[in-house]
Amino acid sequence: MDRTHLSEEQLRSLLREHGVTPTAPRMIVAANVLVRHDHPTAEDVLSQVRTSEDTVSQATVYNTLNRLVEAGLLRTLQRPGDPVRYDPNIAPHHHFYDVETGCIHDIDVETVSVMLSDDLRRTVDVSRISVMVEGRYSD
Amino acid sequence: MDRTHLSEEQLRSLLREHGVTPTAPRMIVAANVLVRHDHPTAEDVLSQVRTSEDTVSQATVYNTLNRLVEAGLLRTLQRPGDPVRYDPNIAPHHHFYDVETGCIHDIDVETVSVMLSDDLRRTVDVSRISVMVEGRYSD
DNA sequence: GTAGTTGCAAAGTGTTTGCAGGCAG
DNA sequence: CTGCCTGCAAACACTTTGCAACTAC
Repeated sequence: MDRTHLSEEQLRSLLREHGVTPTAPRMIVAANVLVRHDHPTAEDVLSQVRTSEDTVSQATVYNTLNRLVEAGLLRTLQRPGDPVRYDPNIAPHHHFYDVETGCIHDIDVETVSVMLSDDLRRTVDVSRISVMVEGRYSD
Repeated sequence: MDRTHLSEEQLRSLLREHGVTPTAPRMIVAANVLVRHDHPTAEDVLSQVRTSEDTVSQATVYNTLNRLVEAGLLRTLQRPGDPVRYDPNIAPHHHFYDVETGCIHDIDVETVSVMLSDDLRRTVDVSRISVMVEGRYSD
């Protein structure tokens, strides 16, 4: 689900396929957020967007991000006390929180195996499992 | 780590042991939050506290909750867009988010087994792993 | 026209803080 | 006294919203 090399065409189709009319401001926001490999806040996206020649208002950045979440093109993530972060990786994966830098990195889904007890699996219909690993790089 | 039946004495000692001077307002907040099995917001605690005869100000509720977190007597938890929730269960455990009610329930640590790849275990010092299971009760 | 979109500014929500007064040792 | 604690109200950070103007069909 790497979107690093999306052309404008492809981005436009992607939005349309997900029911989001690709207006100019939305294209700018989408181009800035969907292509990332980190987990930017709305503020991060906003300041990134301001570097483009045709800028986008704060309201539209927030509205577009919410729209992309509803459309299933982004996920949200929030650590207590922090602002919401947007995760352009919508494939199943987990997260590593680096306590030294405060950064969150993706962890491949095969890197972590999760097993639920038979009892839990009997009583609930699981729709998602997300794992947050916290720690520091040991070097 | 069930604190449902803590006496006032015991609560007082618990705070002192954790470096929190047990003042009257703090005792009220602590008695309301440490005894729970759910994951109240500051607002939840505040309204609960208001039912006691000697009430506590909003500022003191927030300050005390933060103090209890620093002291290691509470943990925090936040779902994107929601206010921070306080978790009085400081033993290792996981969480189940019931998408139908919006409630978060504790999952016993033995109910979920998590294994990290050798590669990950070599590169990071893991200090905590938290699992969020999302779904609905299947009945 | 009609329906959807934008930007501005104002409002809203959740949380923290400055400060004057109070209390315990 | 001294240092910590409290409550009030103001400030703050983040996010949403009301609305008038605009755009595409």
